[in-house]
Amino acid sequence: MARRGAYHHGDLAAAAVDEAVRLIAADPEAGFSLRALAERLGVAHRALYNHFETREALLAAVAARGIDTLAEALAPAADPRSFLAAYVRFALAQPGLYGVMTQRRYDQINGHPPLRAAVDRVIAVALGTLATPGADADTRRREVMRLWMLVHGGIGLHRAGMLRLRPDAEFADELLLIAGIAAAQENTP
Amino acid sequence: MARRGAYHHGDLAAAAVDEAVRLIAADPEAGFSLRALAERLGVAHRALYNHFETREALLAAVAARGIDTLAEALAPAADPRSFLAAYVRFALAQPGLYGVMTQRRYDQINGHPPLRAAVDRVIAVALGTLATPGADADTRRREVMRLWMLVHGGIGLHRAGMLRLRPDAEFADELLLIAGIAAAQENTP
DNA sequence: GCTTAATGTATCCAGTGGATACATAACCGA
DNA sequence: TCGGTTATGTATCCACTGGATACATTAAGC
Repeated sequence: MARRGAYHHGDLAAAAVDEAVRLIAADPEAGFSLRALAERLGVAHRALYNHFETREALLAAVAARGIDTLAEALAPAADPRSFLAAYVRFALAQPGLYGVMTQRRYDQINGHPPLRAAVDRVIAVALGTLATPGADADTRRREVMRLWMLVHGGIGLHRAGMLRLRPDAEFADELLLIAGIAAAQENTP
Repeated sequence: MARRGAYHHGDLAAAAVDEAVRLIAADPEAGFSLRALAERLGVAHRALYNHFETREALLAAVAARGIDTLAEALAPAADPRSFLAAYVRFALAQPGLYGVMTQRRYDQINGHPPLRAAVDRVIAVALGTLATPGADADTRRREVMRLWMLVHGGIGLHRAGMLRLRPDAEFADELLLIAGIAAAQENTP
C-alpha cells in the first residue's frame, strides 16, 4: 500500500484489513461489525472512515486480500486434482473469509479495480493448471470456468447444508468424485 | 399452522411470508428488515415474534416458500437442458429470493424440517429429470449433484461478477454451453 | 358466560453504519 | 526554523435494527 508514513497508529488501513481477517476467522458465524473491529484496533470506529469510504469498501479490501491468499494457496498445485483439493481446503478452513470473498454483488467486484485484478490473478493461475495447454483461449477459459463453477457450487451447497452426501463421505473427496476428478490419490497432504 | 382462525389480521404468519417475498423481490439489494415488513403489513414489528421466534426463522420460512416455488418451476421440464434453463431463469428473475434460499448456514436447513423437506422435494424433481433412469441410486444422486453444483456455482460466480464471459454472451446460454449441455447433446464425461 | 391462552401494541434497550464538528500531529514550502 | 495545510483520529449525534418486557385485546374452550 505504498509508503504511508507512520502516524498515530502506524498504517491503520493495513492493520484494519489484517485484523478484520482475524476477526472474521475467529467467529465466522458472527456478523462483521466495524465497531468491534475498531475496538480491537484500539481506535474510534469513525477513524476507519478515513481509509475506507464505507463498510462495504473495507470488506472489499478484505475480499481482495482473501483472494490473493487463495491464489497463493493454489499456485503450487501441479494438476487439476490437487488444485481443486487446495481450493476446497481453503474454503473450508476459512469459511467466513470465503463468504466475504464470494458473496458480493457484481458491481462490488467490477467497480473495484484491486478486487477485479485479484480475481483475474486467480483465473490466470487456474488457466495454467486446469486448462488444456494446446487449446484455444475460449476453450481454455471455459474449461476453467466449468471446474470453478463445480467446486464453488459444491462448496456453496455444502455450506447451506443442501447436499445429500453418503453419510460416511468426506466432503472434499465426494466433491472431487462428483466433479469427475476422482482418479488416483496423488500426493495431497 | 393449518387452520389458524382469522384474528385481528387474519393469518399474519402467511401474510408475513407473502409480503416478505414481495419486499425482497421489490428491492433485492436492500437488506431485509423486520420493521419494514411489519410496516407494510400495518402491524407492530413485535407482532411478528408471535409467529416466528427470530428474524432468521422468518427468513427460513421465506426460503422454504422460495424453494417450493422453484420446484414448481422445474417440474414441467422434460430434459436436462430445459430443467437447467428454468433453474437459471428462476435465479436471475428472483435474485433476492434466490439469495435467501441458498445463502444459509448448514443448521438453518437441517434444523428446520420444512426447509429440509422442501430441498428434498427439489432433489426428487431433479432426480426424475437429470439422472439416468437405469443407473443405481448413488450414481443418479451424483449426476444430480454434479449438475446442481455446476448451475448453482455458475449463478453464484455470475452474481459476484467473477465470471469472465465473452462480451456478447448471454449468461444462461454460456452457462449451459460450459456445463456441456449445449443445444442438442447430453452426456457425462 | 367466563376464564385462558393466543395475538397484538407500546416502549425500551444495546448495537449498528454513517454524518458532522472538532482536535491533533505530520509534512512541506517559505 | 517556522507556520499553515492536510491527513488522521476523537467526540457526539442520528436513524435504524433485532430483540425483550410489560401490558392490552380478543378469540376459543370449558
